[in-house]
Order: sequence, then C-alpha cells, then structure tokens
Amino acid sequence: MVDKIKPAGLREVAEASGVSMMTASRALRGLEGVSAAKRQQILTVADGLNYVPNRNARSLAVTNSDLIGVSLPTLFNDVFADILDSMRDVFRKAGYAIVVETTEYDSQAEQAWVERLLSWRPAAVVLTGHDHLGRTKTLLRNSAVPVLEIWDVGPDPIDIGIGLDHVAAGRMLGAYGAGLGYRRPAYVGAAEGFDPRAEARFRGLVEAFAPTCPAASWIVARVEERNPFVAGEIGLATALGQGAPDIVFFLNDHFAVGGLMHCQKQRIAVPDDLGLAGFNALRIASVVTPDLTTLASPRREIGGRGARRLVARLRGVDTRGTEVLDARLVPGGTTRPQGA
Amino acid sequence: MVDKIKPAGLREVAEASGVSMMTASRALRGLEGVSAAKRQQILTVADGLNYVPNRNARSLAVTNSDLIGVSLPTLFNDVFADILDSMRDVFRKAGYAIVVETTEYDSQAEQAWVERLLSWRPAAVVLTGHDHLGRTKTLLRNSAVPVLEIWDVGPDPIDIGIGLDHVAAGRMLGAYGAGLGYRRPAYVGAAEGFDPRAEARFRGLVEAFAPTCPAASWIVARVEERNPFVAGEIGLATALGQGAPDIVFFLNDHFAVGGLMHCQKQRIAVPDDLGLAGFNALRIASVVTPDLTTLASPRREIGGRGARRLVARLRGVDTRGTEVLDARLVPGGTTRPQGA
DNA sequence: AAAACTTACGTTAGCGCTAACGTTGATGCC
DNA sequence: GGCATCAACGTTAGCGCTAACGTAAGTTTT
Repeated sequence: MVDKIKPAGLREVAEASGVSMMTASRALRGLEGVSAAKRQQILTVADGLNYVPNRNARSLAVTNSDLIGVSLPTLFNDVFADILDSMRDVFRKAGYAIVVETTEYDSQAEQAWVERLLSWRPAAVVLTGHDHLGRTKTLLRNSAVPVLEIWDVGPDPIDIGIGLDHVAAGRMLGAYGAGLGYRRPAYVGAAEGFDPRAEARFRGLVEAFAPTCPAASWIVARVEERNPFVAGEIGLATALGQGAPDIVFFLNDHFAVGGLMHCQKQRIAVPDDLGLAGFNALRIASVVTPDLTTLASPRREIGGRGARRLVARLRGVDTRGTEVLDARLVPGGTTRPQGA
Repeated sequence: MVDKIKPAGLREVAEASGVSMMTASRALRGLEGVSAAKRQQILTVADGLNYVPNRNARSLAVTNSDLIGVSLPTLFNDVFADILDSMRDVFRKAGYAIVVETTEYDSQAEQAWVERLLSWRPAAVVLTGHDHLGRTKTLLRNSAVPVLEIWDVGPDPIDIGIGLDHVAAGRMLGAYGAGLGYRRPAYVGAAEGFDPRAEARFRGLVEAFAPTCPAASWIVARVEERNPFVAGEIGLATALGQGAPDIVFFLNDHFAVGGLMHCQKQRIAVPDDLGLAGFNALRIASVVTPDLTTLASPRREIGGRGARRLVARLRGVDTRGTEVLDARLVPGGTTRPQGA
C-alpha cells in the first residue's frame, strides 16, 4: 500500500556527488567551506534525488528546533485569528514555523498542549493570557524555553508579556457610556470563569458606572450558546426580560451584532430606545447599521510586536518584561447622548 | 540569560530509578514487560525530574512522527475554521497533533509549506482543494505520506479526497434563483483566479441561468478588498452602478451580509426591490434580518469524515479515493418569488 | 526432572544529521 | 626554501530514543 522506497538522505546525496556527508551538509545549508562548483553540483544532485532534509535528525543533533508552539482559546474570533496572522508573518520571515492549538478556554487543555509542545523542544512557546495552571508555569520556567504571553498581561510574566489592560479597557468603554448619560446598564456575556479577559472588562465597566449605578443594580445575562451571534440574541432577550436597561454591553462585537439583530426583529429602535456596545472592533462592527460603539483592541500590534520581541529574544536580546498597549474607543451609532 | 541546565533525559530517569534505559522507556510508554512496582517507581522518578520526552529523538528512531501538516487558504472564514476544528477533534483523539499554515490562496506558498512539512516526516498532510503545483504533487506522491485533499475534489486525487462539487453547488443555488423567477442576475466576487472554488460555483450559477439569461448578460463585480463585509458593500455598489440586477449572488455569506448592510444604508428593500444570496451558510447568515438565502456546505462533515478516513489509512486501511458530499439549499428571506 | 515456555528485564546497534576537530594541498611571506 | 596561513574538504563522536535481540530467573508441562 504505502510504498517502502526509502527517501534519499544526506548520505545518498553525498555518495551520488562523490563528497563526504559533511560537505553535502554544508553545501545544502549554505555554509561556507565549499567551492562554488561542488556546491552547485551537490544542489543539483539533491534536487534530482528529491532530497528532503530530516528536521527531526537536525533538531536532535543541534538540540533545538525552529518550531514555535502557540496556544489560543479559539480561532472563531477575529481577535485571535488576527493575532495569529500577524505573528505568523513575523515568525515566517524569521524562519520559524508555528504549531497552533486551540484550548476552548480550558486550562487543562492548555496544560496538556504545553506538555506535548515541550516534547518537540520548540524554539519558543506563545500562550494566551497570564492565568495558567501552576504546573504549566513550572514546566515552562525550568524548560528554559522563551515564552510569550499575549492579549492579557499580568504582574509576573513567565518571560515576555504583551497585551492590554482589560479592566482599564472596560473602564474606558464604561466611562464613555456613563458620560453619555446612560444609567441602567446591562451586561451580556458568557458563563462566569469562562473567559477571564471578558470578566476583567466587565469589572471595568462596573467600576466606571459605580458613581451612578451600584454594581448590584446591573442586569446581567450569561449565555452558554456557542454561536456568538445567537448568544447575543438570546442574551439580549434574557436581559430585557430581567429589567429595563437603557444600554447593553456585550462580551464582544459578535454578541453585540446578535443583539442588534434581535432589536431589528423586535422593532426596538437603536440607539433611540436602547443603546448597545460591543468590544474589540471586529470586522463586522463597522459594517452593520447603525455601526457599533465598541473598543478597538490593537490586536495586530500585539501579535506583531510580541512576535518581534520573541524573535529578538531568540537572537539573544533580552526583551523580557511586560508591555501594555492601549485600546481605542470607537464611538458608533448604537449609542447616543441621553437625557434632556 | 537562558539557563543552561540540561533537562533530564531518559538516561537520567533510568539511572535515578536504578534500571536500564530500555525499561524506563517501556514503563513511560506503557508497554508491557515491566513489573507494576518498577513502573510506578519509574513514573514517580520521571515526574520528580520533570522529565519531558524528546520527540525529535523518538521520531528519528522510529522514522515517523505524530504530526499532521495542514494547509488552508485562510482562517478568517468559518468554512476553514470549521473544517480545521472538526479535523482537530478527530486527530487529537487519535493521538496526532496538527501543524497549520495559511496560504492566502497562493500555490507558491502551499508548495513552500509542503516542502517544509515533509522535512518533519509528518504522519500525513492535508491540503485544500485539488489544484496544486506539479512539484507539490510529485514531492507528495513519492514521499509515501498519506495526503488528504479537502473542500474541493478533483478527478485524480493524490490519495484521499473529500469535499463538494462546487459547480453543482452553484447550479443548485442558481436553479433556485432562476426558479423563483429572477432574470437579471449579478455576481459579486473576488479577483478572477483568486479562489478557484468560488469560480467553480460562479460557473454553476451561470449554467443554471443559461436558459433565461445568457452568460454575457451577467453583471459581474470583482473586488480586491480583504475585509469580506466591506468587499460585499463595495461590490454591490459597483454592480448596481453597472446595471439593474434583480438578484445578486455573492462569493460567500460575509460578502452577502456586506451587501445587505449596503442595502439597509441605501434604503433598498430586500427582498422586495432586490434579491440577495450568499454561499456556505456561515454563522452570521441566519442572524441577519432578513436571513440570507444561501447554500449550506457540510464543512464539519468534510473535516470529520476526511480526518477519520485519514486516520483509518494511517492504521493500514486503504481508504483512498474521492468522496463528494452534498450541499443543502437554505432558502432565506433575502429572496422571494418574482413576477405576477 | 528435563524440556519448553514465560516474565522481566538488559545490550547492542542504529535512526539522519551536525559540531568540533582533523587533514591536505595551495598560497603568501621574508 | 622554510614556515605560517588558509580554503576546502574528511573523520569522529555523539544528539535521545527505540526495535530487535539477548539472558537469567521462575513456571508450567509431560
């Protein structure tokens, strides 16, 4: 069934070129110490034999690899798809390949992934957030592998941290809403403990409204549904069943779009009868009518800068430490000044 | 900077346990031939030493790995994110890890990725579509690595193929539109040659309308914009500038949602003044108002079944060959019967 | 009670590649 | 002409792990 023809190795290339393995190795890796003529000949021979180097052997010999392991919660979200995409560009140019796993917001899954990753002796590891299991941190700390923590930063990064302050982000958006005169806020999110970043933003929202609305007065709807658009619809319906908010903050823009669509179906005028706000300025946010009030997270910058710092570290520059980037408020048509 | 403490290897575990490396290896891999007491002791010692096996060495010794390389055009599209997600479940359970690369619809990038992949001696390779460079096919064919081609199938798969017939899919949606009485169709897509699957669907649409609308009469708008929602808006505006279609087919649902939002902004009544239709039944399709007329592609099934066939093949079952799955029409509120 | 297994290990020989040293012949220099 | 220098190679010794084959006890069979 599967052919047994053993693929040509360095030995075959060397023999067919009439040189030693070492010379062939040098020629193929572009190292010096090989005459131009021989190098050319060796490359030709290798090509003819369909030679494909064996990186397992290489990695074993040099005790490191050019793999970078990445752990993200999900890819069904522009945030992480964008972060991944921007990192990939940088890593690719630097000669690294990425191995990604999605954990669905589960630290156990993250732990298992890290353990597996380390068995490949990766060049580096990228994790989402700063909240990991103890064993995860221990393993990483004494593996001596550079670690990049993205999206959310904590006080004590394993190595390199870059992201935003989600509490501050929530506060910023909340302050904007409170400033417009909204007084009866609601929040539509996922199950508590599911997404720590969303929870942090929620805390920020509550803080911002504290002067005018005590935390206990918030209307809160938590939804289990996986399709975020549908979750937004359900969540808004639930929230409206619990009270009469004048503004609804959603876990992210996908949720908010779901909420907006619910309003359209129920003929609730936005922003006249109800204000809506999302998070993260996802692609859809600026397309819907009215366009969403949201908060733009510098996610491509997080990925790009983070990746560059990691690459620099791999090249020996000490780029350890935490970096906090700023979110940017995006006022949209789903909110408007309240009152007189 | 980076600590130099050499991580514990099998040798260290064996010595600390007072057994040979082979016994330690057996114990850690759960093979038989080790007494329960010794196994337990070895596991404890390994844990205490923070032992992490070196898969490069393992792969080298057994000349294969548990990596499956995947090439997808993009992850900013539920189709591929879903396919990846459903494959990942199957592969994970079977003990394989996935390495993904996105090619942005570029065969050169795919070629480079395959070459890199093969250097890891992967257990298998997954590619999107059936249209690859000659060298890509050659390399794969004589590497003896099982290959799974997904999403779009061709007459001569490298190994295993599973997907749908995009021309037939286009025909199905087109027939529905023509059947409703639409006579002046338009198409909004990407640059020609960019996405071969989209082109195939477009051909199917044209075929279906052939009896009532000659191919030359189609209004066609091709957009370069990367944000698919925005592309849909721009494309629809362009199309409307070129003529007066009664129905507009979009490259996919994201484009269509963009078009729908354009209609809302321009106060074009959908479906009364204009019909809209997307492709792929993406998550957002059923959430917007009115809900999109679209075609549901069995993408989770493609990923799941494809992955299972690949795993079976890796276990020695010959599952080669092509499998074509059916798309399902999703009539929505963006179209309605025309005429009297 | 001797032959025939069986269990629980240990030994040997690589997997394909590369770092770190050789070795060789040619060139330059005083 | 003798000696250092250097480019262009070759040799040796692993990297950490595992398949395949020992081996030395205990256990069963007849």
